[in-house]
Amino acid sequence: MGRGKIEIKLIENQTNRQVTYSKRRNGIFKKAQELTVLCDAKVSLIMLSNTNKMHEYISPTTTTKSMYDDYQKTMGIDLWRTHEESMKDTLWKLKEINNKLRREIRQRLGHDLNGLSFDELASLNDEMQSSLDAIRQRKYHVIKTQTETTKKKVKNLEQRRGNMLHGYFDQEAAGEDPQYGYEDNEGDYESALALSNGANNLYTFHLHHNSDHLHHPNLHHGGSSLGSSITHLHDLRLA
Amino acid sequence: MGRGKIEIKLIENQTNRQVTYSKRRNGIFKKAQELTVLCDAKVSLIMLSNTNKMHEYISPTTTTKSMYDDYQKTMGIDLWRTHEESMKDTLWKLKEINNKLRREIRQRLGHDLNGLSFDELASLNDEMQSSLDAIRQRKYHVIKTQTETTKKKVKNLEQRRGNMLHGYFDQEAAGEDPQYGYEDNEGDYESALALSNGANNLYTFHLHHNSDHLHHPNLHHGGSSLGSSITHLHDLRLA
DNA sequence: ACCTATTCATAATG
DNA sequence: TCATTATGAATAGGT
Repeated sequence: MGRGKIEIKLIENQTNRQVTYSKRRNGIFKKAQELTVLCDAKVSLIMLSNTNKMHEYISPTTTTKSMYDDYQKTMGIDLWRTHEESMKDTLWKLKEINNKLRREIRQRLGHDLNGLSFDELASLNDEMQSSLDAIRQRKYHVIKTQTETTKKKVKNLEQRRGNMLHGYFDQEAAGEDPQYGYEDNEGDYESALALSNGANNLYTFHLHHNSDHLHHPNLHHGGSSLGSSITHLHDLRLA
Repeated sequence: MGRGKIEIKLIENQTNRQVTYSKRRNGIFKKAQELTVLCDAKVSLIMLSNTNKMHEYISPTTTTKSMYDDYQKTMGIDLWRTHEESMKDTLWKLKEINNKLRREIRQRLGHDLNGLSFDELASLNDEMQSSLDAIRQRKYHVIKTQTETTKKKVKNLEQRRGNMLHGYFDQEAAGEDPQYGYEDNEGDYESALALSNGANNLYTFHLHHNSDHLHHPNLHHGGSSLGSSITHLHDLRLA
């Protein structure tokens, strides 16, 4: 089709080759388009010229990605389909783990206890009791350390003030402010503790519906789950 | 090019459409092949018929995967790269959430308390105390219910036995087994509780190194995390 | 599946 | 790169 028959072999002349490429490329595209319309087919056509220019045709009823996904599905089990699948699996497992962790926390908050047997409840009880002891101990340690640090600071400041007074007003300093002197305040942290107990809501937990925006394409799972959050770990769930 | 001109619109007749698809498909394949030879081009051509049959042409000098990889590289940063990337992001977020949930649990177990301020410790303490109350209450409820159920069953059996004795040995039954009669055992669950406290390890938590087999390709994160598991939720981490 | 009249793509040329 | 046109390839419809 043309002024003469041509042999199907590489066109040596660079220019002719380029021209032929252009013409025939458009011809193929046109035919691809006609095919999609006439036969309700889907075509994905990618062409790369010898000058590394790329052109593509894709049927309007689909996308290149979709075509390629179909291709992979059809043409063998995998390629890197497997990779994506295993990623989905991992994702799904992580979601399940998350739910279980949340359930565990909820139980530690005293909710959702209905599913637990007496023995389980008793163990949980014991364990929480000893955990509570550890936390209480730590709390006392912190306030004690803090109190002692404050006391030291005060003592230090007092000493410096005393030195100043001593240096500048040798006589007058003698009878001043005995309450800033050394004094055993060992019990202080108890009252500090009482004050701060219930003073803040850092550990307030909120209950939410799990809106579950993250769907697994194959395995759907119903049910809602509740999440808990510490203020400094705001909203652990995915939005 | 045929016995008559045809309009480019869907061929309604199913058979004709199928025939035309076949003919034109081969025509396009032939032209694709000619193009690769004449112009030293690379072509990837995937076609999906109306009836979901797939056919492809690929230039002998390349592969379909390679063509689509090139396509992606050329046609912008992404395509379904975005899909994979967003999946990775999601995966990464889920991992972080997991770690935070585990940290929360560890703190509720009395570990890893060093990062918490006194106020946080105090709140945690309070909260756990009230959770513990709830659990204890539930525990008592369970054992109480259980005890009462048992008692009712015993009573029921006794009654039936009594009826039997009454029916068959009218006289002899009179002085038998007074300890199975009505009797207030309200305190029983206290001792049952004492017995079962510490009797099992259902709520024993184990500490593990997070072997972290799940890697994020781009964002690596160091550090190990500890996991806790309830026996009926064995090994929440990914292996 | 084959045939063939006809249409269409395109090689060569300007 | 664009337009023209002679040529032959592709194919619609019929068998």
